[in-house]
Amino acid sequence: MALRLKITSFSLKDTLECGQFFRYTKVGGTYHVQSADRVFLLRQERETLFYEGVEEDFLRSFFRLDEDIESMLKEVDQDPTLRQAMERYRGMRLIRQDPWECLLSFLCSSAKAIAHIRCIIESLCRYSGKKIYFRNTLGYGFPEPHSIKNDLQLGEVRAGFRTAYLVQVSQCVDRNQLLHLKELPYREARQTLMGLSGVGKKIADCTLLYSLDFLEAFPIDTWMKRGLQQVYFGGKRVGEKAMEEFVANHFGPYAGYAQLYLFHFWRHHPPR
DNA sequence: CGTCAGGTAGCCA
DNA sequence: TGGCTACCTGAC
Repeated sequence: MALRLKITSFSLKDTLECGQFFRYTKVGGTYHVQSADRVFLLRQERETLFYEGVEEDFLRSFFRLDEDIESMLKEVDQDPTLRQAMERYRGMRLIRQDPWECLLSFLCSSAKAIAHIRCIIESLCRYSGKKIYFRNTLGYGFPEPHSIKNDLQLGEVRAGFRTAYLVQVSQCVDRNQLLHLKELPYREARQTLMGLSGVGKKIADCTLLYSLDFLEAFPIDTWMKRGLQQVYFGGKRVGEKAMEEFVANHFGPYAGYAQLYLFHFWRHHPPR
């Protein structure tokens, strides 16, 4: 890989592997990454990112390199648990994913372990995505809405009850509509996504945070629920509403970054 | 074999 | 709002 980029405060490993993104495989020290219809290679050595098959501008946007992450993290680092997580995974960044791929990926995620989510997404791409040749390997693009036609066709994907969600969402969403959500206030964008079949708060927030630049979105899944309850509520059961209010007040406009770090942290160091 | 996994929809108090 | 359950599938 001849092309390189100097990056300070960046961890490729944590950024790709923290669960916000699914389409990568690690071969030796190199990550084979697929996003929308791109296939490219990445490798990091200290503060240098080596890359191939993709332009620098794309990487700047994808990894949000022009964003001053240090100063955003300062906003939330009064919190001791969060500070610990940020030290442990320094350089982990939010990825700005393709909105369509992001929405459908998380639509596949309900009640599944990460390994199997990746499995489903991979077969979805293999089955309905276009072939992309890169060097001497074959990759797949993420299928466009019109390529995802019906349950029957998706049988191979083995997505279970999620199949109906994939089909219905594919029939009533187009890419421009998704991008348009960026113009709306957070609450409205979230409500709009939640109008889609199979999309509740969690998946809506994942889509808003990981692909549509809503940094105040804070996806709450079972890990987060457990962690928040344990650390901030003394282990007592908390209502959904109380938890959401706490999160908004406590973590503020960059709550999404806090979520990224806390989720990764609690996955590896489960509370309780 | 039973249970459970990064959720959601539908139904009920 | 809060609490419950079924839902496909694959892995322990």
